[in-house]
Amino acid sequence: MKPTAPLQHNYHHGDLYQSLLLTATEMIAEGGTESLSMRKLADRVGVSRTAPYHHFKDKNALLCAIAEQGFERVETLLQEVRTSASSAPLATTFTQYVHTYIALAYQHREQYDLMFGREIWRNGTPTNSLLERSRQHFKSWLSWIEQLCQQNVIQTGDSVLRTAQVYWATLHGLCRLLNDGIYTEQSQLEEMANTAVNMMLKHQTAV
Amino acid sequence: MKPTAPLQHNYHHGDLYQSLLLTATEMIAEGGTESLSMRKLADRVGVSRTAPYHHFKDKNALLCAIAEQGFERVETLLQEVRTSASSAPLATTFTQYVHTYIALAYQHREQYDLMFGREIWRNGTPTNSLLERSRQHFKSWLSWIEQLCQQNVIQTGDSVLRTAQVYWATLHGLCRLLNDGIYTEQSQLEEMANTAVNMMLKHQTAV
DNA sequence: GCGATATTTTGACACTGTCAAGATTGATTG
DNA sequence: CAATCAATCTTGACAGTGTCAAAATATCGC
Repeated sequence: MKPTAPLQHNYHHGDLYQSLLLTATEMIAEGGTESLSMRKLADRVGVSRTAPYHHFKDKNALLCAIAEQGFERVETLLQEVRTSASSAPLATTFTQYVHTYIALAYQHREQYDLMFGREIWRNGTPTNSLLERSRQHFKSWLSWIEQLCQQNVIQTGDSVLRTAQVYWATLHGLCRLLNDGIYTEQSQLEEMANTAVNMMLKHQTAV
Repeated sequence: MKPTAPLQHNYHHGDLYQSLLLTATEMIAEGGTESLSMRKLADRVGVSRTAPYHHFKDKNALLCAIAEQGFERVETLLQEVRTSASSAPLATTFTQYVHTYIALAYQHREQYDLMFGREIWRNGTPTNSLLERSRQHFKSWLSWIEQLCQQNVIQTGDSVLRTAQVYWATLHGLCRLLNDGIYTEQSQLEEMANTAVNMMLKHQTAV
């Protein structure tokens, strides 16, 4: 049986799982994935080196759990934007989402890197749980793009799937450039986001 | 004085610098940056652990050198495409470049990751030489986009700079998704590239 | 209280990047 | 040609990493 009462302190440390997840996220936010070592993490939480291995099979598994929380956040954002601003024109809502998405990716850049970086997806192996959640999020995105196409906010001769992929690639590309410190200027961010939106919502410029 | 005759074998090994660069590139192509360790590299070349440190200050310096060669390749590609196909319509040339760029990024994916990855630009520090070459390449790209805008192949209400940045971000985003194994299907590649081009060359679809 | 089970610890191993000091080699100069 | 000097390479060492095996400890069901 899994731990059924995670609130009260159980066993020695008292919900070590959550502690690990939390401080690991902190450490990543501070200095990136590379500055997170299992040993330092254990140290900081106050347990011995190998204690974490009873809650996470791997360092990989730990990273996947953190990435997963990132996907949860983005998914929440998408749902909120989509539902809350139901009165505003769809194009405006879309624009707002793009800006928020990029801002969020920048705000939690290290976690963002983890979500889409090679550390998990190429070197490591994504957890089933992570796989599922990321796929689910892309489905949400796809469904939104589909709606925007149907309502002619997006006009494209290509399939909805390809459009969704390329649009998200654009968004992701911008975030990467920013996060990887290639376009270091954060001041240019807003303008770049707008340019991207203009490129996507063609008919907006054609009116 | 710097070594003046790099062709003939000098000192013990005989052009260890080139040997290191070459086999390091090989090793990266095989298993990524992570599979390249200074010690294994030295082993494979046939020298002792610390021998490479007389030719590259750091592991970082070595990686920068490899990344730099990648930029050389991409720069060459751009120049070639731009000059060789001077008779064809500009839009066609651009489309061709996009496809070739993505194919190249996929073919040398590990090196591509190095060129734009956090390993150098965030964790490490780019060599001055690398900095210069990468900037120079972006200037080439910018100049091309400028030309395409002037000749109305690209129609945008935004500044040329922003357009160049966002367009390249799109390209880069696609490459990342591919290389990071997020859109694993390589078969979708051609279609996605076309969709991206359609998005960029708006007036093509408006005819 | 007892035994089973979950949790944590200690010890160990193979690996990593890289610094310091010494050994070797090649080129240069007298 | 011999001696000097600098470039090049090697060996030894250190702190750090992820993680496995075995031993120690705590908690829970009975």
